[in-house]
This record gives sequence, structure tokens and C-alpha cells, in this order.
Amino acid sequence: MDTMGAIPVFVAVVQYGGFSPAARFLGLSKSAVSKRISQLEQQLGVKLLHRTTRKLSLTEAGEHYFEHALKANLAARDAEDAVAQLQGEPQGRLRINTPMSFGRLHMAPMIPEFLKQYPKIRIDLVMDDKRLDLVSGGFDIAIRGGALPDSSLVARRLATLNSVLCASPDYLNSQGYPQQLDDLLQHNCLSFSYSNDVKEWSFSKDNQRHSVVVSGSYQVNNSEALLEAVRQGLGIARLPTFVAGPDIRAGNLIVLFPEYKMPVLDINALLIERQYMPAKVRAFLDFAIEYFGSETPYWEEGIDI
Amino acid sequence: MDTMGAIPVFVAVVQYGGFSPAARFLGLSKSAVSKRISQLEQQLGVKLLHRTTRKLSLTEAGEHYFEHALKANLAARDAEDAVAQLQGEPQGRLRINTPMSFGRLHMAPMIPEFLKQYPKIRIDLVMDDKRLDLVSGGFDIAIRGGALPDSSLVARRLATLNSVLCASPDYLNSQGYPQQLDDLLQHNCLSFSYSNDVKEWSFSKDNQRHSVVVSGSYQVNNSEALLEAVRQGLGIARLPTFVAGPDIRAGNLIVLFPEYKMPVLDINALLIERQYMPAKVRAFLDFAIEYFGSETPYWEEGIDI
DNA sequence: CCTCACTGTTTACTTTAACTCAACAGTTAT
DNA sequence: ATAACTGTTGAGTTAAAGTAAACAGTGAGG
Repeated sequence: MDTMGAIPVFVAVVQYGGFSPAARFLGLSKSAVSKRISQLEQQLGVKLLHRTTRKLSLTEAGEHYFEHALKANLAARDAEDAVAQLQGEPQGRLRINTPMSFGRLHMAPMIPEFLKQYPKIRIDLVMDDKRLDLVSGGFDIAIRGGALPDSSLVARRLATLNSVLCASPDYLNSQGYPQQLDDLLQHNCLSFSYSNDVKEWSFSKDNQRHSVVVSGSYQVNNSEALLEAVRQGLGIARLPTFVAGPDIRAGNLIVLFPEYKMPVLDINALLIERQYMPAKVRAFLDFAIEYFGSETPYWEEGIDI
Repeated sequence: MDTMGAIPVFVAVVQYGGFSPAARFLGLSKSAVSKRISQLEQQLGVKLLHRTTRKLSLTEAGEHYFEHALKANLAARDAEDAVAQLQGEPQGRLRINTPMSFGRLHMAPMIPEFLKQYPKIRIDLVMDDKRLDLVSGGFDIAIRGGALPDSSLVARRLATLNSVLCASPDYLNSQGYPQQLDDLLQHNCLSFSYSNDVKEWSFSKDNQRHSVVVSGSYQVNNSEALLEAVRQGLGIARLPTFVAGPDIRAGNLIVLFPEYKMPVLDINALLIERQYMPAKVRAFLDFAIEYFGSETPYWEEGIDI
């Protein structure tokens, strides 16, 4: 097929949502990408992309073409991986999606160490709090914290995900120390927008479930921004230990109601199920599990939970 | 993937069993194919093909690579087909395997008429009595007469396949006209090697099954060669009507025991099962069914069966 | 409303990859 | 021994791929 060479270009344009980001990914100029797509459309005799506004979208023909082109792209990648696997040394490209905060705080420091150990692996890290689709986004791995939706993806557990209720000493001095869970109703309870239970916080004590309805003046979709608000004494919030650990250790944040536990969740790696796991994916997972500490994550060391 | 463009070249080399036939298929020079394969092996860092003798064979890595490369190739072709299907007009390449005799006698005259009607379709007809594997041989369609082995392939019936017992007038004059089936034991019964029941011929009369053990001096794996032997008075043989029809009509062959019927079989087109049938495949099947005459094939016209 | 920063397209030109041709060595069949 | 094929390689040619620059268009921010 004379169109074969254009397939990775087309797939990149769709996956990255434009010619310019696709060009950056492919290491080509914008005009090269533009010309390859125009040539492909000419060869097929059909328009694949609408480009009437700043946003791209697929035509009907483009959707059909993309569906199969993606499979071709994946199969070509599998072909290379199959050969690389025989050679034993992990190599090739990994495209990884991770939530922003976890990515910035823990993936970003980890990955350079991983790449030093595996110099033949290349990583494209995409930090985004939107739960991007693994397949159509072209990801090998998606890092996900908390409960997983049903899907055909395979989950591999990387670490535990604990959360604790926190406030700053200044806040507690000025607003009073809540003595019982119900006291939280009188406090400014700050929330993480993506949470499933923004308005009703649940705890577990002595195998008994406790809930409290809360409200507050601030809700944000970024856990580091939430941490900052708590640190500045704006209110009380539930914070994952992977965000709050250092401030708790430093005494900047006080853990409230430590005997009331929040559900212990997991940080997982989601993978497309395959006949075999490519060596590079396996290497990444093994490294991450050891790096994070699958029993007690390194960010919880020195904290009583 | 920088290797994407080489995939169709590699797949063609494997499917056609050599650089030279692959070059002919691809419309490239031998050296271009040789260089593309060498470059691909260099990019992957591994040998894909043994070429120590006249025959090519895949290395272990090559087998793994081919498996996925074939999928990539098929997916790319599906991508083009999906787009072409939207456009309505059948186009693209069809690779068809057919047995030698049926191909020479019936496919070869039919196909030019088909291509005149569908000028955007290209056909690569491979005539071979070996039942080539559809998938790894890269065929869209395989024409098969008679009983089908179990497989994941889809069968589409093209025409009926009748066979009749024949001898030439000269043979009958010199060796006598067999009056009963058992008389065949005294005759030189010629066989088609690929037949399942070379030594015991079965018939059906008035819903009763009859069998006779036979033997003969000649067995051949080509039904036109068998026809020739019968025409030359060497002996008696079962011949498919698609081979013998004209000679029967012309009086060169006499149908023996017409009331004893052989099982009515089918001429089928075998297809890889797909989510949808490409327009070009559908067009080919429809044309063939109409051309052959699915109730009474054109080669049986004027014959009493 | 203006400005800036981005998008994708197109032209002219450069670079690179792909390709052909020819010669060669090797193998197999006649 | 010869002919007909195979695949490889070097030298040269051609075509495709790519870049840089200029342009038009769009959306966000001031």
C-alpha cells in the first residue's frame, strides 16, 4: 500500500488533535505533516479531516479510516515489540497518561531514574486530569488513582492510595479544633472536584461506617491547589498522602480524626490487554512498584496513618 | 514508526516466497526490495530472513515480526477498503486463489469481463491446486470445489459441482460397455489424485447408496489431464461437468450410468470473515454467481444430468 | 478594538530516501 | 558446460520528503 507510510502521521494528527502537536511528536515540520495528510486524502480520493476552525474533526470517512489505521499502527508497533522482546533488552517508546498532581510530584522525579536505567526506552508523558481514553489516545499505560470503571483494560497495582483529613495549625487556632465528626458542619470543608463524594465524607472506625455532610467555600480540580488552600489556612480538606505527606511530616498540616479512616484505595496502571506484555511495559511497571514502595509508599514514611 | 513503509514489502516477500516474485508483485526492482529488507533488518537490529539457499525462510524473529506485520498490512488494507466502501464504487486489489483447471477453464475467461465492468478493480489470480492458506497467502478469495474443511472462513456458494462417469466411444468399442456398476472392476478406472475416495466410487440411485471398488493404471492431480486420458480412450473416469461438458455435448465422451448420481457438491468462494464485506469482494461474488449460473451452470447447458 | 500567539496552507528550495541499472557470485536444472 | 534463475552491491538518477518563510485565519487577553 502506497498509503502505508502516511498512517502513523494520520494517527498522530488525530491522537494529538492537530497538525502542530502531531508534528512536534513526530519530529517533523507542520508543513510536512500537512502535505502528507493532503497527499493521503488525494490517494484515497476523500477528505479525512475537517479543518474549517481551529479545532480539527474527523469526517465520516476519516472516522472509518482512523479505526483501521489505528489497528495497523498498533500492529506495526507490536511487530517491533515482538522483535525487541526476543532481543531481551526493553526498548522503544512508551506513552503514559497520568493525573497532573501525581504526575508532577511522583512520576516526574521517577521517570529520569527509570530512563537512566533503560537508555533504549523513550517516554512520552501526558499529564492530564481528564481520564483520557487509552486506546484512541495511543497510550501504553494510564496511571489511575482510586476506583476503576469497568473496562476491558488490565489493571496493575502500583501503590496504595491513602487520604487523610487535614488542617493547618493557624486554621485550627483561629477556628477551633473539631472534637467530633459532626463539628465539621461548622467548618469550611474544601473539596476536590473530581471526587465522587464531594458533599458527604465517609469514614470507617472500628469496622463501623460514619458519614458527615460537609460544605465549603472552595472546590478545585487539582489536589496540589487544594493542598495550598489548606496550608494557607482556608479550611479543612481530605488530601491524599502522596500530596500532603511532606507537609504533615514538617508539621505544616495536622491530621484530624486519625482513628477515622478513609477507604484505602490503590494507584493502578491501566494497560491494554495483550497476548504478551512488551518488555518495556513490564520494565516500567516493575520499576514503578519498587520505586513507589507497594506496601508503604515512600511518601508515607514517617507519618502515622 | 519509520519501519511502517517497509511492512508491505516484507509481507510480500514472505507471501510470494522470494525477493524476485515480490518485486514483480510490487512493481519494484529486485534490488529495491533487497535494500528495503536490509534496511528494515538494520532498523530492527535483527535478521528476519535466512537467505543461504535459493529458498527463503523466516528466522524466529522474522516469524514473530511477520505475524504482526501481516495484521498491520491487513488493517491498512481494511482502512482503504472502508473508505472506498463509503464511496460506493468497488475498487482496489483482489488476490484470488483457484484450482488450476477450474481457473484456466472458467475463471480466466470470466475475469476480463469482470474487470471491464469494474475498471477500478485489480485482480491477482493465483492458480494452484494446493489448497493455499487464505490468510498467510494474502488471499481475499479462495475458490474451492467440493467438501470444505472446518475453518473460521466464510463460504459463499458460487455454483453447483456435478461429476459424471465418462468414457470415450473408442474405449467402449474396444473394451465393452459396462452393464452394471460391478463391471467397473474389469475396467481401467482412472483417478483424480486429490479426490477423497480414489479407490471406492460411490453413487446414489433411487435414494439408495451404491459403492464399487475400482482400480486403474493412471492417477493424476489435474482434471484436464484426466479428461485428456479419457478422451484418448485410456479408461473410464469421473469427471466434473465443468471440465467434461463440451466433450459430452460434442459426443466425444459418453456418460455412463446416468441414473447413478454422484453427490452434488458446490463450488464455493472462501472468505475471511469480516465485520463488513468490501464492495470489491461483494461485486466479484455477485458477478461470478451470475456468470456461472448458480442453478444450472453454463457448462452443463445441453447436457442431461 | 487591537495585539499576540497560535493554527494550517502554500511556495520555493534543499535534502534525503527510494529506486534503477548493471555487474557480480551463487544455485539449480537441463 | 550452459542457461536461467536467485539475491547483493555500487554508482548514479529520480522522486519524494522535508524545511523555511510568508500568508491568512482564529481565538484569547488586555
